[in-house]
Amino acid sequence: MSQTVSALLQLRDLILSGDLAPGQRLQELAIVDRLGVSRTPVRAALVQLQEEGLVEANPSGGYAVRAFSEQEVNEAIELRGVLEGLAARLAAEKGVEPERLTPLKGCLTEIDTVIGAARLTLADFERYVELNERFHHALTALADSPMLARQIARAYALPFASPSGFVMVQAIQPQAHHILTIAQDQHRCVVEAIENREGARAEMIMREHARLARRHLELAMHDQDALRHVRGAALIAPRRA
Amino acid sequence: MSQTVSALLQLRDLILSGDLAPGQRLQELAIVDRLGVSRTPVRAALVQLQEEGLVEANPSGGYAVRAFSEQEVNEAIELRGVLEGLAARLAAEKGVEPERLTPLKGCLTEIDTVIGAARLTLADFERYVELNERFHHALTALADSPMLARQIARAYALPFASPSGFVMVQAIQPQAHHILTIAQDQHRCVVEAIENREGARAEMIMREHARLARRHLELAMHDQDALRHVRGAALIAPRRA
DNA sequence: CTGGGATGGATTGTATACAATAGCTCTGGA
DNA sequence: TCCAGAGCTATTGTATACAATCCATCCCAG
Repeated sequence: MSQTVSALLQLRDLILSGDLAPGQRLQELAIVDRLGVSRTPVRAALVQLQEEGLVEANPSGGYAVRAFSEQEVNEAIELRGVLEGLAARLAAEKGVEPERLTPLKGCLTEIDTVIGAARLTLADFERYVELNERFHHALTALADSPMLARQIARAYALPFASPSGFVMVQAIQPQAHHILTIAQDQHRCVVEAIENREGARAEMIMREHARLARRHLELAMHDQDALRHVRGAALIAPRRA
Repeated sequence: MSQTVSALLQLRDLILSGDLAPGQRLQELAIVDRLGVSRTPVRAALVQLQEEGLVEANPSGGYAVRAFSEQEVNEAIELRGVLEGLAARLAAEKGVEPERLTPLKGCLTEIDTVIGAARLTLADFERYVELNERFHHALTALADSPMLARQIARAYALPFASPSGFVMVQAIQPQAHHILTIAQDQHRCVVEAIENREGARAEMIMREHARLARRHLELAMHDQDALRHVRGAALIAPRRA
């Protein structure tokens, strides 16, 4: 693995974990000391993080950790929903061979098994997150559009905008089962819509699916404990009281 | 202006003008000779161009100019329409103060004047492009979402996906007046929709508006002469006969 | 004659030295 | 006491030297 990639991964992790606070200036030499690579790959990583949106360039040079308002998080989620909606619609409109839907249906079955349990363990939630991400990636791939896939991947770069961003919040909240059941039904419906070439329906379902995450955000903003389970939550500015 | 920015602008220009052919490997030292800046800013510029999508990284190191299939261009335009549609919908749903619509209406009036002429000169088309871009930027700004604005700016980075990408094609085609009239009507309708807080309508108009560009692409792909007026057309792979 | 491996050149990846600049502090004057 | 300016320091921007790696060519063996 190259030093640049190493620096990128480590820096991203430091930012998302909250070790580097929002607004904090990122001094190159300090990062060099911390990561043990030279300035060149650190700078390269910073440029990429800026593109990802986790870091912003100071007009007079240097970078700072980006802070996100609650509204921006909402917009990021809405944007993700719109892009996934586009992918679902494109897939439905052009039609996909039945065998390409098999892996998606496999995800559905496995998720059924996970959320079928009477009481969900933390491991169950982690398994759900894994399956959920597999489902969303497979869905994106159905559109056969590398350009769109890339744009969606960019949206996922903000972890609180990604499909599983707020799932772990539910692990400590009573409505958990409820919400996962609803999400899973949307998964099932969107596959059906694509199968039947119902483009507009597929698009709307994915948009609504993303709005589940907005509801989670709303719940989590009232619950500091829940927010701790959300990767990157440290970047979200707390509500003004 | 920094060396990095200078390198970025020059390289982007070389790629879009076709001086660097699609698929061509970009050797850093060759670029250094050509641009007169050292490798460091050249490398920084290449990373940014990769994010813009004009250049792709070779798995074993180095970069090459990206080539686009006609289908990818279509997808890029569709994507732009979806994003602008989202911006228009958000603006309509939250409502915008009447005075913020004034600059947009100003654009409408000016465009009316330009396309009102019996016969359009090349200067008229250039003026149209300028006003059209002003209109689209102002519309994007109405959504009050820097996150979305940035995503739309990224879509515009591929010039053939930007709102004025194919306008100049019309300068040498007979349907010109026709198409500009239609586009301008869509401009007018979307402002009206936002004014009336008709979110769904505003969104659909912007999507359809983008599809005008897809039609232009279709026309231009048959006409090498027309393609020469499209910035970045050199990156579009010609149709297989 | 063909295939595989080794060697050399070309090219990218990394580190670091140097230059430029921005921001801060300290001093002097009003 | 407060403001302005100059100088210094800390930090980023740039160039370049060095290391690693990849690719191509050539030679030798089967």
